[in-house]
Amino acid sequence: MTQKCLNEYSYAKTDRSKNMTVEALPSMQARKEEKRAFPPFAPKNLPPSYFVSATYNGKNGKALIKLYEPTSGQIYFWCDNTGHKPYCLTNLSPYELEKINRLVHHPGFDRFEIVEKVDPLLDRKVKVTKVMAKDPLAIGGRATGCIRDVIPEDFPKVSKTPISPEQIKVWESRIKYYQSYIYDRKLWPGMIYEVKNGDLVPKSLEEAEETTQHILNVFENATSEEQQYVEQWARLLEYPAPRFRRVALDIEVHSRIPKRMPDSREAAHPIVCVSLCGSEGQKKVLLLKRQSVREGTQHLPADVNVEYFESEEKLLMAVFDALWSYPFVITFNGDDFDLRYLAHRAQNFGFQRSEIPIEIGKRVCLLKYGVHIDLYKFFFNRSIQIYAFSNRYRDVKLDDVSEALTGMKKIKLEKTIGELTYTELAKYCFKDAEITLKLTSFEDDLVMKLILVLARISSMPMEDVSRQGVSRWIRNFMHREHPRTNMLIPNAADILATKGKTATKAIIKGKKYKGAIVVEPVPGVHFNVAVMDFPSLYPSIMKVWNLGYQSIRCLHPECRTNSIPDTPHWVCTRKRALESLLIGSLRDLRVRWYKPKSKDKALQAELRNWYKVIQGAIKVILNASYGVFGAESFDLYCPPVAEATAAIGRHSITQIISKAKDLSIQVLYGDTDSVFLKNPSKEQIEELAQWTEHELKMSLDVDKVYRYAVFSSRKKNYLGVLEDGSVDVKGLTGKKRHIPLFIKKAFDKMKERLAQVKAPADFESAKKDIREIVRDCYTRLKRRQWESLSELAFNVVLGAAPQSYTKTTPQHVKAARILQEKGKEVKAGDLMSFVKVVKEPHVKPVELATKNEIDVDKYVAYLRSTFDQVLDALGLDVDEIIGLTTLERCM
DNA sequence: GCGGACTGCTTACCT
DNA sequence: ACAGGTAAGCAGTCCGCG
Repeated sequence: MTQKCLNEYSYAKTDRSKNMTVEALPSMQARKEEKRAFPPFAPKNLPPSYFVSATYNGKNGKALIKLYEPTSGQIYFWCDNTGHKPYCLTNLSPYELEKINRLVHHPGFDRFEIVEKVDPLLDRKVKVTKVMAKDPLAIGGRATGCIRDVIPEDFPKVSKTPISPEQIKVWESRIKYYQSYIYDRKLWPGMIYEVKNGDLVPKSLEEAEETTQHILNVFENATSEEQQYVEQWARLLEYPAPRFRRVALDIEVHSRIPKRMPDSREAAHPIVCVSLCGSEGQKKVLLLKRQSVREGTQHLPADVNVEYFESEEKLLMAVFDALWSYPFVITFNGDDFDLRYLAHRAQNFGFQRSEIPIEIGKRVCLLKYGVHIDLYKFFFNRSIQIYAFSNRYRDVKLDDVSEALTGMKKIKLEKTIGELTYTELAKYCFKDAEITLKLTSFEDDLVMKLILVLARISSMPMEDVSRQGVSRWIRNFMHREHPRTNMLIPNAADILATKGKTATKAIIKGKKYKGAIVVEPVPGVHFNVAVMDFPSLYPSIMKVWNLGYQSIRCLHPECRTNSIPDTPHWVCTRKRALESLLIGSLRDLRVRWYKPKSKDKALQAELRNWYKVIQGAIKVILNASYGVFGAESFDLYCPPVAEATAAIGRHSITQIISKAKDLSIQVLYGDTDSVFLKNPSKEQIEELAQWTEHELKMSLDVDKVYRYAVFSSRKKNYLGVLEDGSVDVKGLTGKKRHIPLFIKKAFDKMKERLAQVKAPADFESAKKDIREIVRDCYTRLKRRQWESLSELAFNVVLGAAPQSYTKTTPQHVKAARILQEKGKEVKAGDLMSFVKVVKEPHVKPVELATKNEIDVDKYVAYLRSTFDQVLDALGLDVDEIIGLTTLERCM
């Protein structure tokens, strides 16, 4: 694509009758030639474009789809032309509904229609009334008097026969309008469409279709029902991704009260700098001219274009030009800060609504033209953090995330924004925009592709999928399948009422049901340990056992004998559950196609990378697919499904362990879906795998082989050295991120030493070295020889605001309160760094402490317990190691 | 008044 | 706003102790 300058596109907007005009802007000349109409409706025929977003267009009362045309890098709007209307469904007849005055006289009411649907909880056809409305807010959304509330409220009053509100059902009244539009029209967000003669039609790509058919061949043994789902997923995942033309934006505000984040709803302080960093190399810094600010001596990269503005209004206009023209705008916390501030600031200046390219929501800020991705929301997502980026970043701050993922660091400021020279400010601000863009471009646009793939899987607009959690993604692809198969989307309360609660007792107080099994480890050092596990155990169980809210405790008497071990539940034998099919096919696709392809060296790097993105996205979904059924907030919440899944998991691993014993393989340890086998032969492994395949209908693979593993008697605590010398540390205190660096360093030294051990005989000299490491750490503590106090700091996250700890006052809260007294702002989520001191209350924030007040003995005790977890198994005694030193010192 | 046994709270981890 | 299970350290409580 050709280089595009920031202001290439504009829109025909109404000029404001202010003292300044749009023409006054220097970049206006370029824009005059090519003005785009706003709204940018798609022409009668539009070349292939990506469905990136959907919304409701209040102006014409229609669903609006945003299409991204990658060749021109522009967004086109397409409005529904099929007459689709917002609606809800109810079990009352039109005759009965006619009696409800507040319904039929509702200004938004349109008409009734009788439709036949399948009620998934009754498993039979039912006749329901579709109540259609002129706009989505009439169905629900307004505080009072909306259709979905009026029906159960008023009908009992007008009914001749007594009826309670509980007997009156309303379905699908809480589905967002554009989502039900997507489901009903069978549209696929993230996929490619054309506009032909004004109609939106899917674009078929030969290559992707061929691969889809090829994948289907891999699944030739699956049932035809399963194949349908495999095909649907494969097509969604095989279609290519476009290049995303985008700009990252960052603003700086000058407030007289430094330290404090300016309030983006008041927008009381001037915006002094805005940086824009585009994907095609555009680099721009917009600075506000202010009195007594010096130019400065810093220099920016030569390709950065710096522009000065006489007034903030002109600066805002220039920024808005970019927001009217870029199809994708990337921010870090733009929902709460940058875009919100820009919009409110413009309002304060008297800009008209139509001049502001930002739609201000309660929690989000969207764009009228393009798609706004707020990376803070995306990286904050726990599933993304843990499963897509394997916990590589800890704090969800621009600096932390970018350093961990891209190696780029923010510029450290020694002064406040107000004290910076123009060039210092520009350099600082531009760096943030550059980093923000980099977060979407590293590893071949990984993040953009991930969002696209998740949009396809979940049938959601890119804005929504990047902001919402995994349970919404899962809910939406499950919801999607209901209208597709003419089923009603059930209400959460009805699922709970018909399927009931759980029956097992959890080990942990306050939990709803019993979870997984953890096998008591065999303490000691073991050589040649094979770890076998079930790949995606819970999704496999859901597939093999046909689990879903519909199939669990179904109504058919003959299914009652098909019981689930260790529970009073049974599962349907007559009909496959949606969830079983959806999750099962997705799991199989990942295991049998995407995982191997993502490692296949025969593929081109680019394609292999695409497969990596896909298998990563599927992994995130699969990891949560069982848990959601046990989460009250999930719309298809069904505790017996979650309970049954866990119960079958326990049953499966228990059977494996007993089979291993039959084959005289010693099981050293196991957790949920894995067994650690001591020195098994190839034949033994093979037999166990075959038995599992045959008896449990699930695969059991060798996940890894440890040269040796070290177990203490604690569960979820071990250390294993792989054949290549890399070390797995699980659960040991030495790897926990809150412990002082001083102790962690010694632990890492020990880890390195253990990696060198190849055979049992090597342990003698390793043990000697480890004694030395521990002893050295101990004497340095005793002699107060540390590099800096921060090495001794414990780093603990404040889970809540300091005031809300009422039951106990943990040490990190004590430290937080000390800081608060000093006038420092401390919020939930902040990381507290504190050291242990002799005097009450025994803790001090690290920045306030001095060397001599450190309580060395507390640190020695910590050192002791940290090392004990490993040394215990090696036959070393920490007390003895430390004791020796004391003796030596006496001599 | 003080220390040990106990429970509960909190965080960080494992699957 | 995916789940339950485990470890560790500390805070707070109860009880015995001439």
